[in-house]
This record gives sequence, structure tokens and C-alpha cells, in this order.
Amino acid sequence: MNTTAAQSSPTGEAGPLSTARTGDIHLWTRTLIPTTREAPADATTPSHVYLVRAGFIRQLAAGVYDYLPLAWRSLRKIQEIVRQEHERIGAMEMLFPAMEPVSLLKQTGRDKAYGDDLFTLQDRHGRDIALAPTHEEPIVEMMKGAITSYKQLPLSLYQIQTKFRDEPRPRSGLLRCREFIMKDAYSFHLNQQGEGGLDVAYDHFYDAYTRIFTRCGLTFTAVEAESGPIGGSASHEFMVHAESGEDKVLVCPASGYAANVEKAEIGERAWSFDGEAAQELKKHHTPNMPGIEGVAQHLGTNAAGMLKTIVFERVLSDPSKTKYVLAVVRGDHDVNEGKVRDAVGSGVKLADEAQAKADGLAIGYVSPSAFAKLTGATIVVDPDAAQGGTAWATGADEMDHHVTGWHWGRDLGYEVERLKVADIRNAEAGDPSPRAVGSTLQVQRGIEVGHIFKLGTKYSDAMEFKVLAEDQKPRAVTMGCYGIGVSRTMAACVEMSHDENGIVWPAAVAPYHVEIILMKAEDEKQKKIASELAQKLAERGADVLIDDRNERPGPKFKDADLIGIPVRLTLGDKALDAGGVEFKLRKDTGKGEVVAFDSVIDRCISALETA
RNA sequence: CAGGGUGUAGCUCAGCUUGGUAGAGCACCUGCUUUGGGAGCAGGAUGUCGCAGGUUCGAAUCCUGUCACCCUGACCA
Repeated sequence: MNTTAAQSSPTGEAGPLSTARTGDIHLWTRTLIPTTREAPADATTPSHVYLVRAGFIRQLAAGVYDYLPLAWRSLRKIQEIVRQEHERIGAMEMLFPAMEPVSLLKQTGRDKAYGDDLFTLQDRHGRDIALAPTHEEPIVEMMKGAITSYKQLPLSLYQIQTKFRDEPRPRSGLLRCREFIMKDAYSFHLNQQGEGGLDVAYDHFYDAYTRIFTRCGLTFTAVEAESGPIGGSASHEFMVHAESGEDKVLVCPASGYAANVEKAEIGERAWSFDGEAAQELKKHHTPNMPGIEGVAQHLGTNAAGMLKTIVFERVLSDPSKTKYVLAVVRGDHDVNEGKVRDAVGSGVKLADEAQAKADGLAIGYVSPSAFAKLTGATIVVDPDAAQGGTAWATGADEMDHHVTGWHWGRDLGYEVERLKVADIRNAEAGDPSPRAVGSTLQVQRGIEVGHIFKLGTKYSDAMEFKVLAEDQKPRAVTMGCYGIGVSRTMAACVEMSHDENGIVWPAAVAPYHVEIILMKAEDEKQKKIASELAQKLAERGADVLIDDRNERPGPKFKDADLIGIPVRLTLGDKALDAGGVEFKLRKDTGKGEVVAFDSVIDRCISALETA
């Protein structure tokens, strides 16, 4: 067999206009596929276990992985799909540096926004350099110098590149890395609405993302999301359904509404401060009880019987004038900072603990009663906490003490009139749907593989990126940005598609389409047939891996299942005597079937096309 | 960052309590046999016991420090 590892144009010299693609043919013994029988001790997630065991990746440091030949082939296929779909919506590919001056990030304040997540270093002159976590600043910097007129808009640019984020806790193999491959795109517009506007481009990217993840064989949902440190208005996350996913998505089966847990709205809930006090207010000594569950138990109730008061402060231009915002939720609920922000109509952050204590707030033991003693403060109450008929357990506004029998009307008095009631907590399974009366939200776990944002002029304002509009006046450029975690997408494919024997690759992202197993690697006849089959498959565009190792059948079949190539052809005496080869799809269980030589190529191709 | 855990051969791990100078299985190399779902026999090679100090006649083992990695949470395009 003369098959070489480096297969290119089989028909002749490749000229400058010839980039004809035909399939690759690689020999197992001439590439590197270090499969292992046992999983590394520290791998717990399926994609991590199988990508390591199947010889796709190896870990170099926490959240830093080598991509071995198989992984790189899959990644390139994902990248190719990404390129084709970006090409389709008219986005142009380019490449930015991986490093950028920290001073650039200071212009938008994102050096602080990213904080310790930013990898930084100093060059020989002592200049601070960051390894880019994303590229809004460099692209705006470049565009500022490159375009000056509205006539050059709209424009969409993208790149596929390694990104760096010093995650506090990398985990789950490729799902959460400190160095990872990302596709990031940026669009530029004169306006948000109308022809050539951001809204149009956003929809195009939304559609492109839908096609990309569909082509990758993923089951996913596009959910409404918070924009996080990237900023901006509208935002959607593309979430692959997977148990190992870190993100929680709330969905309403009746309306199709789907949103990230940080963003999900909750439907109407009944609330009222009316109702008589049923119990006496009683103080309890509760020292050294970390966790609301412990306190609740001590007080003879549960977390749902308690009120939790979180102290925020408004983000003001004059930081010396602290204005507190008390957010009250039921003890078993979590306050959602974004919803608090929306409810009070200004930016908020958790109050500085030392300052709050100096102002008389017993952090950790605050009750809604504290509101009566504060001047200029705001209080927002979640509907589930705004129940006047309940005798609540809550803090005693005194260190190491709680109270039971607390009552809104009796214990906050006339202040009840000044209470604001709003949805300020994270949604949970079973909450009423915001879009369909009578329906409840359900929780799904997901892996975020894509995220798109309408940035508006956040970055162009900060960096003074303007173009001249038709009215001859300078106008800040409206932007969108669009990211796909390429390496994470590969891992998501494995999370979605595997069985107890290994990976089951969707054909579009499989490192090879067909694996040919030689039962007797030394047998000249088998080698010749394998070579001929591979050649024909390659001419039809299929990538072929030939397992030519001089191994016994057992390990070869086990490895074939492990690395998960969609189509398997086995060349052995059994099938050869019957006048063909054994054909089996990875996703099918049981034995394969013998298919005659003259029809097996068509069979392979059609199986791949319908996969 | 808080809490928990682990570092011994390429991989998975035992040995540590009670100190005496390094082990198993798999993988690897050689030979023979074997060849349709992780073969058998025989022989062989493989270690700075994470690192640095300390105690001791003697440390993988005890003590101190330190580094790395994993898990839960916090955090997070």
C-alpha cells in the first residue's frame, strides 16, 4: 500500500487556482492516536473522559489542553462550517493579535471588568500586556483608523483564534478552559434599525448560528440572556442540552419561552401586605450558624419561612453618598442583581460590608425593619416575600440574633406604604411562566456554545469611534458582537453524542468519515483492497482512517468504538469470502452486514449524507 | 476566594497508621504461539515516591513549608 499520510491532489499538480478538496486517507500507524483503556483519574465529565481516552486531547495545565491530530481535524471541520455560514451572511474573516496593550482595555474600563480573569504580562520595557479575552477594543481601534464614512457600513468581520481567560476554576475538560478556541465576530452599523442596521445583522447572525449548530448535529435552544461584562442591550445564548452543562435554562413548554437563569422572568404572583399578626415577635440567639438552613432549623422553621434581606448600594457618581437598596426575598430564593437594578432604575452593587456595618446595618442579620432606620434608602420586596399573612423568621438587626413572628404590617408599620414589590429573584422550576398563564417554567441544564449581543454604541462611545453620516455630522457607530466557543462546541458534540463504549460523532464534525479495519494488517490482499476502497471514498470526498495496526481484533474494535468514526468497514476473511466487506454504522448496535465491493462506496456516502 | 481531596512507573493504583532504601495490573520492548470484540507463555526495560527543608544511624512513610492538580460552591461572552 502506497498510501501516504499527507494526501493532497491525487490528479496532478495543484495550481494557484486549484484548491479542489478530496478526502484525506491516513494510516493509524502513521498518525498519533494514543487511546487509553482507563480514564484519567481527574476526568468526570463524559466529554472529558472520552476525548482523553480516545486520544483527542491531553492536559498541559489547569484549563490548558493539547489538541492532538484527531481533535484538530474535528476542530477544523467545525471551523469550516463556521466559515461557510459566516461567508453566507457576508462576514469577512481576518485575524487579530492574541496580545494587546492593557492601556487599550483601560479605555473601556474592561481591565477592571475582567479583573483577575485577565492574563497579563509585562514586556521588556515594563509595559503591561494582556492576552486577549475577546477583541472588542482591538477591532474598534483598528476600525477607527480604517473607516470614516457611513458609506463603508454596514460591515461584519470575524476571526477564529485562541482566547485567554484566567478562569477562577477551569473544569470539565474543554468545557471550561483558560485557553480556548473561539470565533468572534463584530458588526458595524450607522443605525440600530432599518436597512443595514444592527437589528438586521443580529438576525442574520442568529440564523447563521442556528445553521452552524444544526450542522454540527447539536440539539440546542437559543435563550434570552444577560449581557454580562460585554455589555449592550439584547443578547441570546445558544445552549446545547446536556446534563453536564454548567448553565441553567428556564423554558416554558407552552409558549416556547426560554431564558438563562439570570434573565428569566417570572409570571404574575399574588402578594399582599394585608393580614393580621398571628405570633409575638420573639428574639433568638443564633451565633455561628453559617447557612440559612441551619438558622431556620434552629428557629423551628425552614428556609421558605424566612426573609432574606440583601443590602445593595446604588452606584452613584459621588461614591461618598451611599444610598442603600434593601432587597428582600424568601430565604430559599436567590436575589437577582440584574432584576434589582431594573426594579430601582439605577446600577446597584453589593454594599461594602464595613461601611454598611458602620451605618448600623448588621450584615448577615438584617431584616426589612432596618429600612425604617435608614434615610434615603429604597426597599424592594419579591412577591413571594411580600406576604402579610405570614409570621416570618428573619434577622434581628443585631449581630448573632434572629427573630421569629416578624410581621410586615405590625413590625414595619406605616413603612409598608413605601414598599416596592417587584420580581427580583432568580426563576426556579415550577415558577409561573411569564408568557403563558397557567403554565410553569422547567429547568434544563445547558452548555453555552454561542452568545450574540447587540452592543449599541457602548464601545464606540468609550473609544470615540465615529463616522460621518449623510447629514455630515459625526455619529457613533452601532455595533454587535457574536461569539462561538469552537473548542467547547467540539466537547458539546461529545456530551450530546456518546454511549458506554465511546464517542458517536455526528458525521459533519467527525475527524474521519470512514474507518477501515484490517483484520490482518500484514495480509497483502487486505492491504490492497483497503487502499482501493480508501481511494474511491476519498474521491467522493470522504476522509478515511485505516487501522493498519498489527493488533488483535479486540483492541481494534474497542478503539473504533472509542474514537467514534461514523462508518466502519471491516476487512476480514469472513466478509471477503462472502464477496464484500463488513459495513457498520457507529450509532447502530449489533453486528454489521456484509456489503458487496461494487456497492459499498455508495452505501458509505449515502449513510454519511443522511447522518 | 471558601470548603474538601489527591500527588508513588506512560496510565489506574497499593505501600504510609507502626521509618529499614520500590510494588501490582494495564501499557511498553524481545522471542514463540495466537488472530472477528481489550489473547497466552517466557524473558526484559521503566521511578529525583511533586518540590524544599527538618527529625533520624536510616524517610515514600514522621514534622514544617511550598508547588501542582481535581471536586463543591462563589465567579464567569
